[in-house]
Amino acid sequence: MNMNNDISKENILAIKDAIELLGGKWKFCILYNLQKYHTMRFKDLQEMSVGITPKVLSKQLQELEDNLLITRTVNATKPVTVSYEPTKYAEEVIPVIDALLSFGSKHRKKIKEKYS
Amino acid sequence: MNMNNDISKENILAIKDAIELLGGKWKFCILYNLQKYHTMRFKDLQEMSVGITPKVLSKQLQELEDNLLITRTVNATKPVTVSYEPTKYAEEVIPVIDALLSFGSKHRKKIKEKYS
DNA sequence: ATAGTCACTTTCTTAAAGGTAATCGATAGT
DNA sequence: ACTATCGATTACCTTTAAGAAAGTGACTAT
Repeated sequence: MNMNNDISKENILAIKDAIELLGGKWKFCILYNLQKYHTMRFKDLQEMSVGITPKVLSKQLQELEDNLLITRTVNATKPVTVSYEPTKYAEEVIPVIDALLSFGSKHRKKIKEKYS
Repeated sequence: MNMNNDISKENILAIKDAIELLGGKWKFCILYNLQKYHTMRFKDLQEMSVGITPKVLSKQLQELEDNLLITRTVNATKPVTVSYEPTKYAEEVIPVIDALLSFGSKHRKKIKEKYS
């Protein structure tokens, strides 16, 4: 069983990179919501991501911004609000979200069958 | 910003389930290799997944088996070997792997640009 | 008898992710 | 003055994932 070809190694690295960036408990949910509603304030995201705390949400958003997937905009509203939206580049993750969503739905059914 | 529709909530749960099952440092690599070579022994997988320890590999494989994504077969060889292969059902994760691989490759380039 | 292979398992330790709760600073309303 | 909102930040703590190192048991080869 040889893996002495660079393509395979590169592929593994690409998968690892992607999952390092997008993995974890919240990133996909945040991106899913941002793709769905396009613009969301901090508060909105907090309410949508049931169970997330401001500290964790803040960290996730910073990481997504660092990776060029979302933009952060401070609005001149009465109490200052901050808007987040997906970048053009974030469109590249839509296929991943879709595939994950599709598999996740099928898997929920599959596991239900297993225990019935 | 309302999320008072069940479809959205279901979708979020589906994504969460999928990432809970497939997330982590190794599962996608293991599945990628199994899809590529179809049958692999424990030793092969350990060599392919550079850096993994037997304990961790063993745990990942058990979880994948519990989730009906791979099968485990003990072979009657001189020193006993064990073969793992993806189930028919595991074909459902191929689109996720492909999407992740595609995004990961693009992202590696993107981040290279950012720091150059 | 000794050493090696394979597929694990066990124990211990560390690092990272995530959660709780309180607080901050700016602003506005009562 | 007091309270509330928004978007955080801080300190602290718990949980989980992962890694290191060694050992086990069945077997084979020398």
